[in-house]
Formats: sequence, structure tokens, C-alpha cells
Amino acid sequence: MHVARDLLGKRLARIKGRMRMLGRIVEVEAYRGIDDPASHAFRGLTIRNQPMFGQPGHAYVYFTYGNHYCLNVTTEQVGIPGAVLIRALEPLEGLNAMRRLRPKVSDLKLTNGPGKLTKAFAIDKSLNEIDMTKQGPLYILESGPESFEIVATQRVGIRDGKDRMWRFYVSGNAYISRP
DNA sequence: TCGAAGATTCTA
DNA sequence: AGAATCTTCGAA
Repeated sequence: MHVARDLLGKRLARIKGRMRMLGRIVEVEAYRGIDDPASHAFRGLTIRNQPMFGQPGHAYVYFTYGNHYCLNVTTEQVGIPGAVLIRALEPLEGLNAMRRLRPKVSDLKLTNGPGKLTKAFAIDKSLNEIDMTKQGPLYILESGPESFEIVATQRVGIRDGKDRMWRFYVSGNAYISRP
């Protein structure tokens, strides 16, 4: 599947006019509720994790380490927390805009991490809770038939919950955050 | 109200 | 290997 970003480029890194960015989802991680100690929802509902308890198919964007936004897509029915963290994309369209937003970085490193791809796609908390199942500023697209192997590993950057193999990536893809 | 940690990234 | 950087959370 793909992530699409449509923006009107109002002096955003000097991008003018209508701009569209597209990336293929090549790495994700799953997060759940009170049964998942690595999840933001582990200790119940808070202001930050509210979207995780909301409608499925919506964006959950959070800010971390004082610098970075991370993009999740919610997965479960209302009242049941769950989300998928988008960890890496393969850039497909709008490469020039991404290069503007992440200067001095090779194309391979444009979107190969959760904080990097939000920077390259100009995603911040203003897009929190947006419906990603419908065309709009940020949405998910079916990518048509593809053939690839999926690798499952431990999730990255967590303390607890390492026993779960809930990180998934496209085998051999060059845009993975780490091998 | 305050202290600590964090689903990270960049630089040395 | 270590700093940067600030929001969110939970305990006091």
C-alpha cells in the first residue's frame, strides 16, 4: 500500500503550488492496548493516545524526543486501542519536494525512518486524527498487486514487549530503517 | 507541580 | 558513543 500527501505548498520549504508526494509502505510496526507493554495505550486512555481509541483508519501523530513526529494508522474499532506505526517508505513521487524538506541527505535516506518520513512528507500534529481512508491531505492508497516477502522481527527502540515479532518489512528493500 | 523518559536522528 | 530537545505522563 502507499501513503499519499497532497499539500498546497504555502511557503513550505519554498514549495509553491500544488504538490503531491507518494511513497510505498515498506516497514511498519504494530501496537496494541493493555496487553502490549510497548504501546502508548498500555496504561489506558490519555490525551496523547486518544486517537488510538478512536475510529480505525485515522492518523495518530505524536511528537517525541523533542524533535520528531511519528505517523501511525489506527486499526481497531472505537474503544479498542490499536495502531500501526509507519517506519519507512520507498519514495515514488515528489522527490524534489522531499529533498527540499530533508536537504543534504541521499535519496536512500529520505524516508527510511519514522521521524525522517514525517519530515520529508511535511507531516505534523495538524494532521492528527485525519481520516486516511479518504482522499485528502494525507491518505492511504491501494497499490495494486505486488509480490514480495515480508520479514517479521522485534520492534525497534522499545524496552518492554520485545518478545513480540511485530515489526514487518519488505524483504530486501533498500529503504528499510535498519537491516 | 515536577522529574523522568521517550515507538529518534544527527554528529563526533 | 552521546547530545539535542520538549511534550507527555505519572507520581508526589
